[in-house]
Amino acid sequence: MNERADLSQPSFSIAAVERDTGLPKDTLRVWEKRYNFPQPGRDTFGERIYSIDQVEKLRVIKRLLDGGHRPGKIIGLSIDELVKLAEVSSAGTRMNVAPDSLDELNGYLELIKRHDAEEFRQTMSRLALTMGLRRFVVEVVAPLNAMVGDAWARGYFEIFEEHIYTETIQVVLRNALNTIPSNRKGPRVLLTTLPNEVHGLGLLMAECIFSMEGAQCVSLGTQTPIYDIVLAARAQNIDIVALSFSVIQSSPAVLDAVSELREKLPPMVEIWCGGASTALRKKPSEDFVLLSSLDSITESIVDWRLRNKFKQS
Amino acid sequence: MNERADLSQPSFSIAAVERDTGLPKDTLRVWEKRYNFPQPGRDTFGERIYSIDQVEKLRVIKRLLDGGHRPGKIIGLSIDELVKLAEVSSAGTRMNVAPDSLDELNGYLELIKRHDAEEFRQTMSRLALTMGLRRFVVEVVAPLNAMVGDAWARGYFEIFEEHIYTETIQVVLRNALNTIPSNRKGPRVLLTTLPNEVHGLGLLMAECIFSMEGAQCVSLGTQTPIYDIVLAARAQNIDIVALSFSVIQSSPAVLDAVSELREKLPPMVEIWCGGASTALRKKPSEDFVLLSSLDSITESIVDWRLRNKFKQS
DNA sequence: CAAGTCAATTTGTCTAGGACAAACTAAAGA
DNA sequence: TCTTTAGTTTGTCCTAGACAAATTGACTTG
Repeated sequence: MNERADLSQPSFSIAAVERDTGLPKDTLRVWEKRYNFPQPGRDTFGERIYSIDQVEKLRVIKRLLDGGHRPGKIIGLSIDELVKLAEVSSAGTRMNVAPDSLDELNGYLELIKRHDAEEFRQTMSRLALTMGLRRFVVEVVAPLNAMVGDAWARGYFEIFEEHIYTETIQVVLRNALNTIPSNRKGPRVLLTTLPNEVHGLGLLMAECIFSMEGAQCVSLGTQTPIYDIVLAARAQNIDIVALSFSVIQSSPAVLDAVSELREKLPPMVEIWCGGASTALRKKPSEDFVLLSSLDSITESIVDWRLRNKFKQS
Repeated sequence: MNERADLSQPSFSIAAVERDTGLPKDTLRVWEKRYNFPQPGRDTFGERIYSIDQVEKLRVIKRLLDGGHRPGKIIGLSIDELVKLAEVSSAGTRMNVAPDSLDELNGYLELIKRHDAEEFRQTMSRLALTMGLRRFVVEVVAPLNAMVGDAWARGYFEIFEEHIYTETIQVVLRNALNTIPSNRKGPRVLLTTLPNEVHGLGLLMAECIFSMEGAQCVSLGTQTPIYDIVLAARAQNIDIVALSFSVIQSSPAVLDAVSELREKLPPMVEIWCGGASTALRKKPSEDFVLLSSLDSITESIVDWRLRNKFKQS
């Protein structure tokens, strides 16, 4: 609890670093031995104290790790080299955005950077209305998410700016969702994330698309244990379980969890997985339907309707 | 990742138990030595495997711990005794609800238990409209929260049912918030929780009350690092930082964190703390204003207005 | 009788070093 | 070019011990 006891020389306990970076204590200790980084100082009781620089470097490293890099290869690099690497790695994510709209998107981020939260909110609301919710989600929110993640990893965005972004988008999307009339005919879709996944924005985006395709959405929010997903699917008479994965996850853990879920779920219930995670894309699997982009939700729903005509009561 | 490999005999790794109960691995290991509970089995590799019963008992214990009980005193009790204790301890929370409305509230919970999520949502929306948002929040949502927490600790609610509850209330409250016109005159309030606190419903309830009192709310969502609260307060020109605490927190950690925040924040910016946490109520502190109930938000705002007339631009 | 002080006890979290399976890489073979 | 195999990397678990911070309870004082 004693991190940043002093603004001029903030320092972090190992627990604080775990909280702020997502790297478990055990990992931090073993890195120290193996790679000689981070080398924290010690307080009077012999306990590790990490500097703000170390924490920031760890954050960038964590992000690169999530993107598929390996610790041994990158941990020795300087912070500048890491940041450069992060830019290169993330370039792929933005590829599907037309270069001219990139300027526009950057303009929106500038609103946050200028701390004009109210203006940002209004701009987003207006866009959602003028573009239509679908295009807004696919062409604005999705790329903005990636850009915000980058900006944060590069130290251009503070955490609180990311929070304001997330909160604002959430308000706009939920507001839009409210305007979509519910429908008693479409497939019943359960939306959630697995227990390690805390990011809920992807889920909300998916819910928007699903709802517009006439699905009946039941959202459980984030972090539902596998067993509870099974229970919920039964209780809510669900046709499709939709899971969202951010970059954060290690491949095998994700695939394991999904196949475990597949095992416990009745065969009639389909599992659809989407999100930025690279793990999903490694091997095609029989266990689930891969939603490679937000657009593919639409296609998959059309497909589902064809396969399940009899259900359209 | 391998918890519950089999539905008939689910078992949990130590990491899974940490995730599901909130008790750190270190604590689990040291309890095993000190109190002989839990005594997990071992797999082929000598690693601990916890049974579902152990996990459920741990969950109830965690809840009692949060309520102020001490591990040494309760860890030896049977699950039934623990549950009884939980009922007694939580009785206080519900005291401020008239006995006849208790039946009504229980009726709402039954809707969830019957898995009639849609009906529950509509009932809540209707209540919010007919009672008015303020009374709805204070007289329905607040006690329901406590009851859901209890029901879960006692094993009457599954996790997914709690998720559905939380998600539904969130939708209703956010929807209601949208209808409140924003106001350029009231105090600027920053709402968030400290990094260990994941519960966001309390925050949303507070935001409803604040907004209805004409405050200008900026929500950062949950888990904002102290330093970022300071940055955000400066960037957003904030008058009041409002923090929400659920039961989960240990006393000194909370008070420490708040006084740290007090130190770093400009003196003009006030800190208001609310929530179920017992820690806040221990000692009166100069560092923050205690919001002992949702109602006291209103009083505190009136008070603030008197003290800051010049600001009412 | 309330309030403060001090010692004893309880409790969580840190330390150290070691182990090992699972994940990944790269070289050899089909 | 694809699969198999051996080698390396990496995260997470293990034991055992230490100790500060938090709490309790007995004692003293106003």
